[in-house]
Amino acid sequence: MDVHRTRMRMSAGAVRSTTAAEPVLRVAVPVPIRHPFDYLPPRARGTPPVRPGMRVRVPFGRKTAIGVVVDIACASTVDARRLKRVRDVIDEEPLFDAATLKLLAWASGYFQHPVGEVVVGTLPRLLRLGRVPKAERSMRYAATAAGAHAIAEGIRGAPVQARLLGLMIDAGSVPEAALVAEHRDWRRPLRALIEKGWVEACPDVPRPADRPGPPSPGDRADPPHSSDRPDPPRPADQVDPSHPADAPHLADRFGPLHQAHWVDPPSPTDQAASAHSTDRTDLPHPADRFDSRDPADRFNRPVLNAEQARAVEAVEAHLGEFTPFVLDGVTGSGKTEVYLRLIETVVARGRQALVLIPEIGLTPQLLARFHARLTCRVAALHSGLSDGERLSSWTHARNGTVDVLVGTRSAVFVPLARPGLFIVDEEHDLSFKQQDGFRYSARDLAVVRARDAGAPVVLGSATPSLEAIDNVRRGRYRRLDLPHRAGGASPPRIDVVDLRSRPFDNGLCDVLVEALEETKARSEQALLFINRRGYAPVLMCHACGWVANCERCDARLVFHREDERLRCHHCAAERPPVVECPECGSTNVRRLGLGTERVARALERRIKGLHVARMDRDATRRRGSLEALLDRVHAGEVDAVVGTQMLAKGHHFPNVTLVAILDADAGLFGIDFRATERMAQLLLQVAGRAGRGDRTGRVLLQTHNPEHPLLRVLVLQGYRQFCAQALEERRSTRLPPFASLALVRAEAQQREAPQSFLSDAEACASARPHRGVSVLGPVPSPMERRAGRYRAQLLVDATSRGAMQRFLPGWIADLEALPSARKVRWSVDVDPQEMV
DNA sequence: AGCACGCCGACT
DNA sequence: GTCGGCGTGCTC
Repeated sequence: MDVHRTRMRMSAGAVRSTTAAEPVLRVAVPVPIRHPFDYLPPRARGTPPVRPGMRVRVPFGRKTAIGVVVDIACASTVDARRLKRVRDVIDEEPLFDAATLKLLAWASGYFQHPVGEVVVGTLPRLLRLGRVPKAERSMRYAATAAGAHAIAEGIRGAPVQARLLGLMIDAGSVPEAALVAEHRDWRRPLRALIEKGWVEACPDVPRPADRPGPPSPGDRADPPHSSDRPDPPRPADQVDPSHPADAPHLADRFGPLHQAHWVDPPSPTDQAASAHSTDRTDLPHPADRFDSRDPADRFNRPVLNAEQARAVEAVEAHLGEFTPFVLDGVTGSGKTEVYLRLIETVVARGRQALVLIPEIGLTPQLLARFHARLTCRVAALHSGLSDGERLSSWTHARNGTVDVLVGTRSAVFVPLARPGLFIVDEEHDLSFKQQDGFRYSARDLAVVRARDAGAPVVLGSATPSLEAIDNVRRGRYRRLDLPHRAGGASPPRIDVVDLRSRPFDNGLCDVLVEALEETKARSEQALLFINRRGYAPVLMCHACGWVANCERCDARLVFHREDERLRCHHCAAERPPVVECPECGSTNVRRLGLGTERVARALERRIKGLHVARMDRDATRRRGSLEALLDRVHAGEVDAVVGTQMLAKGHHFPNVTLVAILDADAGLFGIDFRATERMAQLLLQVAGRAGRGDRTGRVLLQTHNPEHPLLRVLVLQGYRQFCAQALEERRSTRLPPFASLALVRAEAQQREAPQSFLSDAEACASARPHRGVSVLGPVPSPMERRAGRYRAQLLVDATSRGAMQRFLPGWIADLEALPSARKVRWSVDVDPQEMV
């Protein structure tokens, strides 16, 4: 009691002693609370003022926390006596520029996730822990005459040194980022090379901007409009630059944002460049002086075909303004080359490109291609990096010491010093939507970011999402077509094989077996796709019908033959296989259904001498095993690959001419309304692996439902027609993109808790009716029990995103106050991609 | 989330 | 008498 009173007195004293003008810092603290916390500025002792985007250490509860200043206000709604003071300021310059802060605030509001977790949670770990990024000065390295001499003589006993030196001789000079890509542990061999005098370093200098271009972050005054009834943020895939609601909205959440931006110390070339030069060739990059050869012939740039050239031109015509493009290019049509050309142009104009790629093991290959083709500085950001590497890429992107950032979804939050182009490769891919915690869509955020930066955004895919196609139809996005495969290869022939009353064994029908034999005879390769790993998905007693179920999930245990285990694919459960039925004691326990293991095995037995490889999560779990497998396929040591989804993900198999979809029915009758769209995309992505190079491919599609209307449209008329039809269906059933959905999920140990919480939530929704918003449920999740927890969900259906965004904030505030909310773990998923 | 407070049961 | 269970409330 005494302590309390003392503290009150001290606080009151503090208030009296401060001037009325003392500002209030709004700080995002990494806790699951949906608002920033107000603090007084630190005891100023000649320190520069705190600006938005800086990290601060603050007393928080009984501990101290690291947060980010998101706004500075002149007053607080919190009682002045309760305001604490910022302990210290970590950054001398803001970590985040205004544009990135605005993006984070928008994302927090749109996806209904607490600000602190969004703003702090998306930082690299070392920055979250308070590390101050050193001014990264990137270097380039070039071989000296002695180095060239040494490599001519041959370097023995130091293969990595020889490789790095070779790289420098080939490219003239090489940035650090390229060395990282070449060899993980590059510093030591490089130091050795420098000590021997074979290599020398020169500082890398940012390419100067040569034209005004789009406004850089922080240049704009926010907010551009004000209204008494603020429009809610709108989704990326419906962004309309002309719509007032698409203007920035930070003020609605945090009040006006102060300007915050940084610039690199201007290099001497900067002024000269902006004064008189628009052409990159009369503006040598400082590092180019290191190059011994002419830049034009240094890199092997393939000749663009007419469509590629048209696509490049179309985007280039809109550099410096927000224009969304859908690059609709069939597999093998050379989308990557289009990206590379655009990146070259943007970088030559002194701007940066952000390239988002799906989360797959393909990053190294793609990066290698970027490094091989681009002379500029490329950094990567993906799950395979160490904390230090992440920090380094982040800092380089922020400081502008790299020109290109290639990364998976979280890279969409990395600040860029000079953004000029955004690319989302394989735009349809699910991995752009985070499926837990902060459930954002990196693809949609890339569009929002491009809009704010005044830059084009290119969404590339062989199978664009229905959302993207609908936006093209509405005239919001421009479509760029690459309908032809590069090199003139013809598209594969698709044959639907009616499985009904046809010889069929372990997933292989007679037609397929014949086709496989022919393929092998021609020394070509085949891919067989089945979307289930393991040997058999069901273990059943033939005597009594008992089935091996997981004890903690509503799921079957899958038999894995390779290591003789039963596994649950939804939790960590695992046990030895059942020999004797626990119900009736019969030993007649059968393995039913097909998985990759079983198909691979059956294939080896059926066709003598066929070399079969398996490509699924089990076969590629170990680090490097995917690469090893791909090497074997490329070396021709494998005749057929049996695999899951993984097969569909952009691997290049030039010698594959036959692709088989073993069970096309699996995707036809899913519970999720997106199931058929997914199936179509998967099917075309897998089919796209067939017939590269000069050989035509063949796709065999095994089904028991050859008459299925959507399957027929897809096969006979193609993906576009399929999408047109699917969109019509979505329109008539009022599903996205003709409606906006959000899903509230809840789970608990007790069966009733999620249901009763969601019933209360439903009651809250009825108590605050909103036009165009209805709430459906609660219903148990498709798999009610998972990992020992019961799950249920509630669907919010709104006629528009605006309606959804007007409804959610108030309703979610109500839910937080519900007593029943404390008994469950719950989360909101705006624009859910999977209803599970 | 993390942490403290507080109010009930089984122990040295 | 006290150690510890987890329900409730709060963090500027």
